[in-house]
Amino acid sequence: MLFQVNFKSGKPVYLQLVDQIQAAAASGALAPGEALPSIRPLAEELRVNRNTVAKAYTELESQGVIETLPGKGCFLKENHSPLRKEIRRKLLIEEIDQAIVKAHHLQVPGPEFLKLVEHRMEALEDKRRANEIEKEE
Amino acid sequence: MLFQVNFKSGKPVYLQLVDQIQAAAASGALAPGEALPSIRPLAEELRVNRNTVAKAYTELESQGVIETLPGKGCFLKENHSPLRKEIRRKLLIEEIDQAIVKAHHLQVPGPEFLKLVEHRMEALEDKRRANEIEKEE
DNA sequence: CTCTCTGTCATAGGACTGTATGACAGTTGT
DNA sequence: ACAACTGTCATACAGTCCTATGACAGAGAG
Repeated sequence: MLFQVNFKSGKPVYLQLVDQIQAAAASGALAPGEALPSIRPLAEELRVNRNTVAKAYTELESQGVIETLPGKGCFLKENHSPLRKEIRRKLLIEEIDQAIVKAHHLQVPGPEFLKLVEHRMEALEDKRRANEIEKEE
Repeated sequence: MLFQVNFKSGKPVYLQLVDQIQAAAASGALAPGEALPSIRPLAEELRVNRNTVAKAYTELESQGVIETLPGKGCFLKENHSPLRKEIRRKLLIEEIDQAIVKAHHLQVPGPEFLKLVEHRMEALEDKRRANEIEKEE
């Protein structure tokens, strides 16, 4: 498992970790029941404070993604699989609702909003592909 | 023109004002060239500091929504109408992109994302209607 | 000019947030 | 029991954000 953080991104380091671990859990790169890297070694490897990693793990536990046994370590929740989809939905719905509320405030009609969403999905997908190609060079 | 702020909402007061004025401008409740309430009286009416209103106006000016003439007052930009739609798009796209990026991080496939968006639009619309009815009682 | 209106800037207080340090408690293997 | 590992908590420091206060400068009416 390889994580990495970016200090200059403006986004808090502990949240970067949360995102990456969420993604790893969602994609199956981390198996249910599997142990996560323990706090101190991971912190050292990332050149980050122990408590920064600890905060990320705390956040993940409150989200029900991992389970932490003091003295033993942190593990991906066993029965995480059936909940996984629901958790992703919940996280995503928060973002989606924000966008819809904004559209309402700006008096953008529903159909136009939907069209805009589809348009941006294509645009971002193209951008992502361009980045992939760039990486290969 | 009636604005109102909520101190307990967690959202900064000056941003609440920005949203409300953006909405008023987008809906045409504020006509192009029309003067906005001047800072001090509005601040007094809202029981808010002068500089809080000033900060909202500064933000709106940097977004190109209003024009401020020191010593005279603040006005909705004259040639704002043709740009209005573009500005709304830009503001909305920021929110939409965040949601799409989140979906990608959570490995939610495009079609499912779109379905979720449609579902939430209905849900929020229902909620809005319920609030309307509640208000009428 | 003077008075009063307009917005602006410098500054500071208070709250919150992200990170860092040290001492602590539970678990495991020797 | 001891040592080496695990996560946890209290605390503190720094930076940022929002708001507040006071002094300032331009515009227009008298």
